[in-house]
Amino acid sequence: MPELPEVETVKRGLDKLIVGKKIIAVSSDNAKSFPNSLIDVNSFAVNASFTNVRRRAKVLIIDLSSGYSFVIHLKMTGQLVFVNKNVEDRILNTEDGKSRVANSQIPIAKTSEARFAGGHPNDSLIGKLPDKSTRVEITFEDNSKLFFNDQRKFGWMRLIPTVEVKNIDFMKKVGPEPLEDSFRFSDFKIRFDRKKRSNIKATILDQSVIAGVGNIYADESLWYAKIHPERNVGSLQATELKKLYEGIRYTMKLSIEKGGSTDRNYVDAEGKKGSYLTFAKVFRREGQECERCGSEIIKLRVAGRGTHICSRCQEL
DNA sequence: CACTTGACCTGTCCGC
DNA sequence: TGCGGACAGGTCAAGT
Repeated sequence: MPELPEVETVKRGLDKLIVGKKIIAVSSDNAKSFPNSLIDVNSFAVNASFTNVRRRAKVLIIDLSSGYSFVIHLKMTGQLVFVNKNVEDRILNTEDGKSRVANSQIPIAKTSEARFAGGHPNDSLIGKLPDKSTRVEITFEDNSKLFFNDQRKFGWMRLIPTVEVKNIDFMKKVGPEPLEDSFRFSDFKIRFDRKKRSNIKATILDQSVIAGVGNIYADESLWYAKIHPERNVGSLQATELKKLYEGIRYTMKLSIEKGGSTDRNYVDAEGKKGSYLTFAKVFRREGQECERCGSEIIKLRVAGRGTHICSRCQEL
C-alpha cells in the first residue's frame, strides 16, 4: 500500500486528530504486529500523551510525552484509523462489560456492532472497527480510539525511546526525502549513477537510494520521463535522469494533493480513500490508451513487481 | 561484493 | 459453486 504520499496523508490526518490526546489503554492481538510487552506499554505509553507526528520515508513516528515513540510501518495493507466515538456501545458488547486495561496480551474483542451516526465519509469501515484485521487498539482519555489494522500482517508498530528512532536499521540506511527542497538533482544523479549496473525500476524502489517511492509512483514517474523500467541505470542520459527526478517529485506531490492512491486497502486517518489513481497515467491501466501518444498501455514484470508502461513512449 | 529471488500473510479474482 | 493458482501498494534474508 502505502507509499510516501499515502503515509504523508495519514501523518497530516493524525496531526490534526490525535496530537495532545492522552492514552489510557493499548491492546493488541498479534505479537508480530506489536511486539512490546505489557511492562513497556504500562511504563511508557499509558498515561502519556501524543506530542508530535513525523514521517520518514514510509515510516510514521508518533512521539509521546514519556520520551518514547510509536514507530509504525504500514507495509502493504496497514491502516491507522482514528475513531472519535462508538466506545460506549462497544464496551456494552464485550463479554464481561468492563472496559479493558492496558494489555498487549489480551486479544482485542472484535464484536462491535456500533454504528457511526450521521454518515461518516467511510462509515462502512470505521463504524465496524475493530474488525478482524485490527492488530492494535489505542484508547484515549476521551474514549476516542486509534486502530492499527493490517490484513496481511506485514506491517508493524513498536514502542521505543524517541532518541533510538534514528538508530533502527531502516533509518540508518534509508536515502534522502525526495520532496524536500534541499534534495537537488545533483544529489539525485550521484545516487543513481552509483547503481549503474541494475535496472532503473529496481533502483527507484531501493529505499537506500531514495526514500518513499513504491510501485505506483515508480511506474508513474518512469512514464513521465519516458524511460523503460528495464533500462540499465548506466545507459540513462543526464537529461533522462533529470526528467525522472522531476517526475518522481511531480507525481508524489500531486498524489499528496489527491489524498494518495487507494487500490484496495488504503485509507487515511479518518478512514477516507485517496483519489490519485483517477489521475494515474499507467498504473493499473493496462489495455487502455496512453494519453500522450495513444498507444496501448501494457503490463510487464520487472524487479519482481507488476509494471505498467506505454508500449511506444517507453522504449527499451 | 552487487544484484535477484523467495518468504512473509491474508484475501480476492480468474480460469477450469 | 468449488478449487487451484496467480497476484496484491513493501522489505528482508538468503540465494547466485
